Amino acid sequence: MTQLRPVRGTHDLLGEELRRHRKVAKEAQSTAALYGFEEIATPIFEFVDVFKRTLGDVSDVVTKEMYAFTDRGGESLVLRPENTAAVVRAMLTNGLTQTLPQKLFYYGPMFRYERPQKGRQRQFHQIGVELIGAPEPEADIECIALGHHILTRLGLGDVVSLELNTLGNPESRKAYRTALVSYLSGFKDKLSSESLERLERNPLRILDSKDPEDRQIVDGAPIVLDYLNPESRSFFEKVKEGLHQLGLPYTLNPRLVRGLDYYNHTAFEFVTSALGSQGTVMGGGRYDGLMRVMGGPDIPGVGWAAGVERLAMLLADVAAATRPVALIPIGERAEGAASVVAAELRHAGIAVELAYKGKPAARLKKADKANAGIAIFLGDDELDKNVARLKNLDDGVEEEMALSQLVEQLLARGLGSLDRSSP
RNA sequence: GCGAGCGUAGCUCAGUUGGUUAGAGCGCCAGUUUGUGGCACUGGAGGUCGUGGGUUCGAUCCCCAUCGCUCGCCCCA
Repeated sequence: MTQLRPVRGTHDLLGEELRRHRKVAKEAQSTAALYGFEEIATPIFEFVDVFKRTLGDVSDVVTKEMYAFTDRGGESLVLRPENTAAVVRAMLTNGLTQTLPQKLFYYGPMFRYERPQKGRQRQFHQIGVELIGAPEPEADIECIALGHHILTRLGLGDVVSLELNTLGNPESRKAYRTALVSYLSGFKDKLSSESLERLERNPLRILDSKDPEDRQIVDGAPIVLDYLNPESRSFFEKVKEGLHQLGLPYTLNPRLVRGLDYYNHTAFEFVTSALGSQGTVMGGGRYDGLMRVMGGPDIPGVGWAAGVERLAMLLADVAAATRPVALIPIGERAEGAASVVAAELRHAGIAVELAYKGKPAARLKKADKANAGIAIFLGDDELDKNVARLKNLDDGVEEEMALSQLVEQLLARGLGSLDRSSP
């Protein structure tokens, strides 16, 4: 019994939940394609350095959340905690830096060793995009627009809102950091213990502390916007203007920061209040410094990642894919004939539910449970005449149909067809 | 790593102020005579009452421990 449970923080995906999950991944992939993003699939584990070098020593993702292990060859490996670094690694590995910009979409599992709670698991899934090799603010705008487009197609346009901030270029970010630390240092006796620690490691993080007292202090803190140099300011203005032109509403949130070190300029999140304390559903920004940190050329990038489970939780139920056709043989002679007919229908692309045993009544019950739209009776009477008896399971109306007409007629009516999902 | 709540059938939950064979609804299986479902009726399967220990004549119920789940903090998608 204790052996037969999933590992903490992992879940089996099935039924309704899996359908929602799949819908998120599918809509995201096809929408991304409209923007010219092509899918890339990288391994789910990498050498530990791929993440250690990029995420920085201050990030919790590295210091305590990585699923790291040594394989039999003595290599230090890690189940990927996020995918941006892996995608960038793949670009360098495959020489994609020669053809820029690269627009890449991904979907897959990520792993972080943390305490599970609502909207947080140890194995979870992300969709994400990386637009690499474009320093222009237009790239940021396109990424955000794509994210918004996906959320809208998922029916979450009203559930989720966009928050926007900038960290400025490295020079501005540094200047702001200095100012912030100097301000916060005046409150050392009042800050929460967590924030005191962050003051050393990652002071920007204090800005989004949930501690009430921290928030009061933060309310009086200097804000990034006042420390932007002309270049950073102009970049941010262009991003905002672009969003405005596209009619994408956003809220400026000067306390919005990114956890990871290599971010600069644009930072954004799509958030919701419907998920408890894990409100961020999609987060991203610009990471111009990343490629170089990884030992590659100085190539800028921008992108985002979104939690599939979080999005799936927000989705309304997704209908089961197809209503099959139920084939019901009556009598021994019909059993054989039915499996031949079933094969014929299936090869024509029609989903067929074929019970293995039971009286007609029992098989009809099974047909109901399989959500069949129509039942096809095949008995001696019918076989003698080369016909089948069709029964519409919604209104009970029956009709006789020549066996030779079956495929054509079912297709014409869209019955059992996989490409037509019923409501 | 820290804090809080919760663990009784596949699911949602009753229950005993400690006392014979632990219940309901839903779901599942079968039947209600000959080749027709959804409804109804009847019957059935399914529980070491999370696990281990303690108190007691007796524990699912009280106590302790442990494991697990959930939610929150940290952090993040």
